[in-house]
Parts: sequence; C-alpha cells; structure tokens
Amino acid sequence: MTFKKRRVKLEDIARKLNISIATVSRALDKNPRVKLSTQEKVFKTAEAMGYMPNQIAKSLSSGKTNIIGVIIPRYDEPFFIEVCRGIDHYAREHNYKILISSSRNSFEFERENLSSFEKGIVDGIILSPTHETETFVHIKSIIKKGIPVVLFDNIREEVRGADHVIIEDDKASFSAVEFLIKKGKKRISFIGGIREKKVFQDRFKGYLDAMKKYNIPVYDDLILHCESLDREYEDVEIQNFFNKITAPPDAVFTCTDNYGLLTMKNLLRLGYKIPEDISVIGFGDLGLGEVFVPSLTCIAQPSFEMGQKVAELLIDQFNEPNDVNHRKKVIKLKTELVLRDSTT
Amino acid sequence: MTFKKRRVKLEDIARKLNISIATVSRALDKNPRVKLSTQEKVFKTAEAMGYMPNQIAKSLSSGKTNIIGVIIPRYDEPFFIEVCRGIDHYAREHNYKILISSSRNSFEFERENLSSFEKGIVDGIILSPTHETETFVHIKSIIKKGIPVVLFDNIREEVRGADHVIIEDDKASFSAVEFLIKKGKKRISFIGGIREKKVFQDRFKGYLDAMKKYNIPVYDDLILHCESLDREYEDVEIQNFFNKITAPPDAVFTCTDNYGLLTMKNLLRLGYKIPEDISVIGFGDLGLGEVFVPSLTCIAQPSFEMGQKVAELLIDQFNEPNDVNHRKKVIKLKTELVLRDSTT
DNA sequence: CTGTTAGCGCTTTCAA
DNA sequence: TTGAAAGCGCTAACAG
Repeated sequence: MTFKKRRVKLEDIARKLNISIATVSRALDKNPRVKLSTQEKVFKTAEAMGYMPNQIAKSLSSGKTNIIGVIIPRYDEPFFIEVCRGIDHYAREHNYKILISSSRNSFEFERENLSSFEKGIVDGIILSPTHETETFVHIKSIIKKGIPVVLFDNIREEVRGADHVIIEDDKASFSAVEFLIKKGKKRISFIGGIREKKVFQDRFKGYLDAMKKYNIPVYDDLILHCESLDREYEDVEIQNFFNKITAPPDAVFTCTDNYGLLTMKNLLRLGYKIPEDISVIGFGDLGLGEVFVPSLTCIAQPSFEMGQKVAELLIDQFNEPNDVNHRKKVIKLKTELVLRDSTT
Repeated sequence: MTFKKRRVKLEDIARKLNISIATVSRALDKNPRVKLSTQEKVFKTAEAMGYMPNQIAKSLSSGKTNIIGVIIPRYDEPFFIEVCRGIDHYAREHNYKILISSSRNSFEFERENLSSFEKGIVDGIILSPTHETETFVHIKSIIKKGIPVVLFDNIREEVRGADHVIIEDDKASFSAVEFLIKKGKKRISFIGGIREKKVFQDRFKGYLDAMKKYNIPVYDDLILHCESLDREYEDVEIQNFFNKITAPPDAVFTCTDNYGLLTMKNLLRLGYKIPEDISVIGFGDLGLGEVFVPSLTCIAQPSFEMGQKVAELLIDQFNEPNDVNHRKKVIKLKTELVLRDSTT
C-alpha cells in the first residue's frame, strides 16, 4: 500500500547540496547574485528530486496569488463565456489564471462569491452585476479595502465609481431600429429581457428614442419584456407572445441573439416568411445567428475584446500605486450592425 | 491619499480582547472547547473590526485550498461549458470553487496547466484530454504524487487507470445510424471531427458497425472528418464538402450538434428539403438544435450530469484514504436519441 | 556570492 | 477552558 508522498521542498534540496534554503530559493529564481555553477547544481538537483514549488506558500509570503476572480451571472449565456475567453487570453499572457463563479442571477450569490474572493484567494475581481443587484455597497466595500475590481456589462450609474467596460446599449439599439425604420417598417416589435437589468432598459430606451424621432407609433402589444432567466422558458414566453398577437409586426428588434433566433423560429412556424413578411434583428453576434436559415442580422457586440479589455484594466490596477482614489477608467466599445438575411 | 489598508487578523482581535490567538481561532471555528461567552465576544469583535480570514494562510496551514482545477480543451464548445456548469453545481454544494483553464486543444498547454495545478493551488484536478494527447505520463505522474484526478470525455484505453466519466460513443452513434437505416436510408453520410480524437473515432466506429451489420454500402465521398478546431472554419469545411458531392446522401449522421446545424444550413441553401430529401442527425443536444428550423434530431448526451458525476468522483477521492492503488471508478452515462423534425 | 533569520496568518499540538 | 509555541514552505531584509 502506497500513501501520498511528502513533497520535496526547498529544504530537501538545500540539505542534499549542503547549502542554505535561501540560496536554493534564489537560484531557482535565477537571481543573478547566485553563482552560475550553484544555479546549475540547484536546477539539476531540483529536477532530479522532482521538486515542485508550493504556490500557496509562495502566495502567503509574497502576498500575490496570480489568480483573477471572475463572477458572471450565468454560464449558459454565450456572451459571458466569450467574455471569459477574452479574460483568460489576456490573463494568461500576463501569468494569471481565472477562477470563475456564477452568481446564478442572484444578488445573494453574487455577494457570497465576492466575499469568498475577499478572503484573499484572488488578486483582483472582475464582476458582471446581476439584474437583482440594486445596491453596490458590497462592491464599494471591496474597493475600499484596496482590492482591485473591474466591472463589465449591466453597469448602473451608481457604480460608475469602479473601472468598467461597456458598450453604449441605447445607441446601438437606436441605430438598429433606425435602420428598420429607414427600410420603411411601420410596425416594429420590441423583445427585451428582464426589466430590472440596466442593459435591457437601455436597449429599450434606444428603441423608444428611434421610434419617437421618426414619429413611428409604438404599440404596446408589440412589446415584450421576457422575464425568464432560463433558456427553456424564454422559448415559451416568445411563443406565447406571438401566438397572442393579432396584427403582426413587419419587423422585430430583439435584445439578444437567442431572442432573435427564437423569434425567427416561432414566426417561421406560424407561416411567416423572413425577411419578406417580417424582418428580425438580434443582439450579440455569437456565431449561432450566422448558421440559422435565414441568417440573423444583428448588432455585433465585441465580447471577446470586452474580456480582454476588462482583464487589461484589472492588471493595470495591479501595477498602479495603491491609490484608492485613483481616477476611474471607463472603456466604451464599439458595436456594429451586421447585415444578414433576416432583414430586407 | 488613502492606501491599501492592512487587513485585520487574528492577532488584532486577540489583542483587543486580551486573549490568545489560539482562542480566537478556535472561537471562530465554533470549537466547543471555547466558553460560549468567549465565542460571542470574539464573533462580535471580529464583526466589528471587519475581520476576514486569510484563505491562503488557512490553506498553507491546513493543506487544503477547496479549489478544484478544471482543464477543458476549449471554451467555445457548449458541451464543455455545460460540463463545467455541472461541476460547479456539485462543487459549490460541497464548498469547492472551480479554477477553469483551457488547454486550447494543445497538448503543451494541457501539460502546462497540469503542472501549474500541481503547484498546490488546487486540491484535485478534472481534465478532458485534447486530441493531441497521446501520452499520459503527465497525468499518471500527477496521480502518482497522490493528487486526485478525474477525467471525462475523450478517454483512451491507456488512461483507464484514472477515475473517469464517459458515454458509450460507439453504441450511441450505432443506434442513431441504425435508426436511419430502419427508416430506409441507403446513402448515409458521416460527418465527424478530427480523427485523432478518441470520441470521434468511436462515433465513426459506431457508424461503420451499423452500416456493416445491415449491409449498407459505405461511400468514401460521403464521409468527412473535419479537421478544424475552430468554429469558423468548420463551416467552410462542411460547405466545401457538400459543394463537391455529386450524388447527394439521403441522410447525414454528424458527430456534434454544430456539425448537424451547419449541415442543415448548407443543405438548405443548396435547395434540399429537410427531412423530405435528406435526414440529419446531430450529437449533443445543447439547446441550439431545438431552435433551428427544422429542429435537429440528435443523440442527447447528459453534459450537465456528466459534470456533476465527475465532481462527485473527485470529491469522493478527497474523502477516501490516500491509497494510490485504489480501485478506479468508471461511470458510463446513458445517451438517448431525441427525435425532432430533421428526420423522417 | 551565500547564510541567518524573521516573518506571511493561521492551525494545532502540548501544557497549564 | 485557555495559552504558548511550533510549524505549514517560501521570501526577503540584513549581515557577512
């Protein structure tokens, strides 16, 4: 019977070589103050003994874990995953790893996650607030403690005190709706997400602004704010919505690609032709829209890049002087209307 | 100018209360050997002083980090994300967090990730090997060091020495192809992934087995093994494949949902009707197939459950005696053919 | 160029 | 029921 082996540590190498622990440590760090021949000896012995540094001990002693904590509202939204991929890319280039937690769309979970990160396991935190997040004391308290924080997506005015990366949701949706209007659409439907979420509020605002500017009537029965936080139920909501409509729209602007796809699916099944009868626009551009037949016109949001920028801001904070009152940085990324087959 | 504040530690509480650090530590642990009144005092003071335990120090001292390391080949494959979600679910219930790393389909990255985990930052590792992974010494060496490891998906015989969770890929694809055959299909096309990957080999095997059993001819020009590891290029490959085909198939069995969707997209654009002209089957069942018009018949793989099981096996190992030679556990999950509109 | 030593913040014997 | 002190493995200031 074999048991877990005791790990080789600096001390073991030091003893074998009859030198001090400090020298071994320095040698492994390639510290130039160590004689080259000593370095070589140390490296060889370390290798031979199967030495692996203990990251935890290093972290305790250095005060750095080289881990970035990431809190997203959900896993099953490709946007968040794509942002994580961007974070991971940038982080890895700078020797950081990412610890991902889902807040599961719950404020309580968000707070829990945050406070578990606060226990020192991460050097900094990237967070995308949930729709339930109405107070920001938990975030501000973290910042006040000197822990670097960067936010993205769904940022309310109240937290603008933290570095963050966003797109201009209202302008983006304005331009999409304006495009529909200029194509001569008169009955433009809006499908958004849960009303409590800032991004959806802004996208709705952009819709209303465009409609107002061009004097297009807004019909309440053509407006849907989906409330489900769950992929399966989104489908049901949209299905019910279209089943109930008496006079169909001639265009639908939706606030996520998934809503756009579900809209197309339901409209196609009801016998409408896209885009001949009804145009559809989505929001996000995460690949699925390109595959669907017809392919989905949408507002492209640079998700991967958003992740990279977020990570960059955070790592910048690591390297800045610890000034708690530092000027907060905001990055606004550009969106773009990508024309495909679902619009005329 | 405010600087990062020094964190409150046990010592601070101890001093304020004129008791020892040890007592504070025990009190916060709710150790019954501490007088209740002392416990209360400690809790109150800790709260008032804004005490937050230092997880790193705890880990160093206890030898546990309560973090699970997860290595997946890529982020942009919903299957892996869904597995991660399952892992996260189970892990969180048991007070673990997950550190996700992507090996980016590269053996070198896989090895790097593994060895960085080996530095003691995680209590155990969950890994899905890449297609490039042909030698398993890196995994075995980790296991030999007593670090718990569980594998999932794409497991070759050579690593069966580790706990793992899989589905029976060959049987699953056999049953799908058999279904097509029983529907009277004679020219059944196969679209798989990169040949080096065990799961794709097995799915191909299932296809061949079924064709052989029912004496259906296999046409080389109806077979495609996609080589791209990148969503964008997958589309191109499949497009080229169908453009080149002279006599079309009457059914296509594909090895991922994405291949299935891309197949439908390309066939529809070429003017074929699905399922009237050609039936299509996918593999995975991750939600997208349900939205497409027509919806995609596919083999449903229980991804979320796979994640839960993998996490369960790992956490079981944490609680088992450290016997390196323990009987390895293998869990085989059931798949199911889900009939939708893309097959007759 | 190398060694000594004092931490990093917490847990855990061992004593009292 | 509490305290003193050793130790987890590594870093870094200081001394030589």
